[in-house]
This record gives sequence, structure tokens and C-alpha cells, in this order.
Amino acid sequence: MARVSAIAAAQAGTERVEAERGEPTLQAVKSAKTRARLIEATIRCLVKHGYSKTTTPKVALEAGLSRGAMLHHFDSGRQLMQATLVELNKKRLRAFRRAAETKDHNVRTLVRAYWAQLLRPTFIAFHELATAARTDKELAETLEPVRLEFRERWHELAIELFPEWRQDIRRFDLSLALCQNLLEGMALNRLTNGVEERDIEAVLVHLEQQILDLRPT
Amino acid sequence: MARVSAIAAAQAGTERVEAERGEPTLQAVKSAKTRARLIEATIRCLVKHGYSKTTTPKVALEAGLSRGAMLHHFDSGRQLMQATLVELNKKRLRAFRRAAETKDHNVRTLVRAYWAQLLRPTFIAFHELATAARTDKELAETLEPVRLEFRERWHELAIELFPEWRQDIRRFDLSLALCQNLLEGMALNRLTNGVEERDIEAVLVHLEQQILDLRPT
DNA sequence: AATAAAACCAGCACGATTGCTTTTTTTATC
DNA sequence: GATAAAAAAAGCAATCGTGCTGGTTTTATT
Repeated sequence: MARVSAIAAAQAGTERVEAERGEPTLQAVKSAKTRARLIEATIRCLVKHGYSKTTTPKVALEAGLSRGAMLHHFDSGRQLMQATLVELNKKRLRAFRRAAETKDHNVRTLVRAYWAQLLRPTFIAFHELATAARTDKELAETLEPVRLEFRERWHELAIELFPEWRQDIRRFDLSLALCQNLLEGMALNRLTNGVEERDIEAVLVHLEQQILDLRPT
Repeated sequence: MARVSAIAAAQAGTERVEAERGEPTLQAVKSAKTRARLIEATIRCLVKHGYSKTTTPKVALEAGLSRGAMLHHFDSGRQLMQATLVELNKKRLRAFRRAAETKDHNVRTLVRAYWAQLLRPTFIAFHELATAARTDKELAETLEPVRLEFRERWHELAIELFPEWRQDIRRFDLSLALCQNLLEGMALNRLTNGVEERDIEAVLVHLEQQILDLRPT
């Protein structure tokens, strides 16, 4: 019984077998590695071909696996997509945590760190899935808790780094919304030449100043 | 000879037959209407099903036409997409022109007008195609001039409405970049619950103030 | 009214993708 | 080392989208 339920597969990981036995089996480790390889291959395909042309044969090829083996780990292509979406979220959150561990966190470095994240494949793949989720009910159901967790963790982290902002939560929320929507919008437009390269730096500088101005004294 | 070259079909319209004869033929009018119907159907499909599931049979059904008739007007599904992309651009520009014709143009009304545009199907369909264009060379080639024209016209219009901004083009460009990327980013995130509804109004108000502050005295 | 052209429709064949089943190979535990 | 289970591979049938071809109706012009 290798097949896993939709939800379990989506939330993936190695918990499955660990729950049954005390220590993780060697096979379980291998299985987890293969699943990870498939998810990584999916991400690469999403970036390279886009959602509409990311097919199961292409992913299997990219992962260096047979299609049969692939369907052994994920019952359907859709499950693979859902698991990928969850993994992409983990990646983004990990990146934030890493950025936060840097000694000097000022507004500028964090804005730049976020911007740098938006230029990486992780965000591109995430955007492909988010766009698809708009018209795909099952993907949307997976995306919803993902977005929630992302927002929560991001807020937590930000307020941890800048506790003085606790005084004025409304301005804090505004700052985060400004930062997220402006940078993500610019990142997306950039992907198809929708924004002039020379404008980017000016926008970043302006945003940094905006957030500083919003911060309580 | 009903088939049209890729470029001609993409730039579409009724010019084709008008160029051959003095006045537009009745058939040409009918043909143009049918093409328009197909393009409208494509837009609806893009909104309803997303790019990846927008197929030629679905479009034909939506347009109330046979697939054969459809391929009589557009050689391939891709040509239809390209023509749709061009038409979407026209729609967006028309909407701007309409907004500009309103008597009182202040910063606030224009920001709101743009925001209103981003909630309409036109923008959703445009985004679907823009996302697809990232990994589709032919779509990208169609999108490039479209983006260029949009930016140019938008700049022209804005500077026409607020000539005092001519004094400081750098701030003017910054304002436009801020407005476009922030609003579009928020509109896209909104499509998949990526932004809290209650934050939207605050962001809009803040953006309006930002642009006012950037305006030369 | 006749004829030609354009608009439209129905059906075909090919290729690709999908999910599943069956077989082989690898791995773990007795 | 034997055996059972998991992982991986190979093959199958069904479906779907695409582009095209042949034939029919409508429209325009003489």
C-alpha cells in the first residue's frame, strides 16, 4: 500500500512511515528522496514550460524517472501539483527565515531580500500554480491554507524583527501590503517586459523610504 | 482566399477588405463581426477556464459556432490567441481614454479608474495570456509591441491630463511605475485570496497620497 | 436569375496525455 | 539465503485537442 491520500500526499514529507514505526525506514527515506526529486522536477518544468505545458511525461523525464514510478508516488498529476504547491510555500518561508537570521535587519535589507526572492524560480513556479488555481477548484483548495500560512508566518517574522511596530498594527499591515503587492506586481510584470529595468531601482528606493516613514517613532 | 497572414490576423479588424475595395463589403462586415464574436468567446473562456483549459472546441461552443467556421477565420488556435491579445490591449486603452474624458481628472479618480479596470474580465484574460507568453515564444512576440503601445499611450494620456508633471519626468515615471505595479500586484493577489479585502482600501488611499506628494508644486 | 466567392459545417486522422495494469528489479527483514 | 514488500519500469486502452479536407449554405455581383 504505497498510495497515499490526496491530503497526506499534498502535505507530504516522511511523516507517513514514521507514524507507523518508531524510526524512519531506509525505504521511507528513499521514497521521500524520490518524491522530492519529482517535486523539484515539477518546479523546473513549471519555470521552463509553464503550467499549461507541464505534463506528466515531461516531469518524469526531467526527474530521470519512468512515468510508472512517478505514478507510484503520486496517484495523479494533480496530486503532484498540489504537493509541489505546498513545497514551494515551504521554500519561500525557509528563505524568509534565512534572511531574518542575518545579523542586521533594517528595512532596506529586508525589502531587498524579498525582492531577491521574487526573482528566483521558486516564485515563478508559485505564480504559475497560483494563476492556475484561479480556475482549478482543487488547486485552489490547496492554495488557500498555503496563502494563509504564508501571511501568518510573514507577519510573525516581521513583527519579531521590528517589535516597535506593535504600537500601530494598522500601519504595520499597510506596510506589509504595500511591500508585498508592489514588489510582486513588479516581479510579475518584469517576467514579460512589462516594466522598464531602469524604473525598478527607483521603485525599490521609494518603497524603502515609504516603510520607514510609516514606522512608529 | 479567406485565410489571413498571422500578422494581419493578429492586428485584425476590417482593414483587410477595405484596402481592396473602396467601401467595406457587407461580407467583410459579417466576417469582422464573426471574428469579434470568436475573440469575445476566447476572452470569456480565458476568464472561466484559464489559459491551460481554453481549447478550440470550447471557444467555438462559447461563440455558438462550429469549429470548422472558426478555423476559417483563424488558421490556428494560436492565431486566435494572438488576435485576442491585441484586442484586449485595445480594450484596455479604450477604457483609459473613456476615463480620461471624464471632466474632473484628479489623481484620486484616475487611480480609482485604473483599479476598477483591474477588476474587470479584460485584465484577467490579459493576465492569463501574459503569463502564458512567458514560456510561449510566439505569444511573447505578440505581447512585446502590445506592452510597448500600452505604456506609451498611458504615458501620453497621463502627461496630457497633468502637464505640470513635465517638469520632473523622473518623478512622473516613478509615479506611474508605483501605480501600475502596486495596483496590478494587488489585483492579481486578490484573484486567489492573496490579499485581505480590508487592506485594499488602505493601500489605495495611501497610493493616492503618494502620487500627490510626488507631484511638482 | 446565374455564378462565383465567401461563410459555415461535419467528419477524419494524427499525436499527445492520462490513468491504470502488469511485470521486473531492488530492498528489508526473518 | 529466502521471502515479502516496496520501488521502478513497461505497456495498454481511452480520451482529447489539433489541423485539415470535403461538402453545404449563404451572400454578393453581373
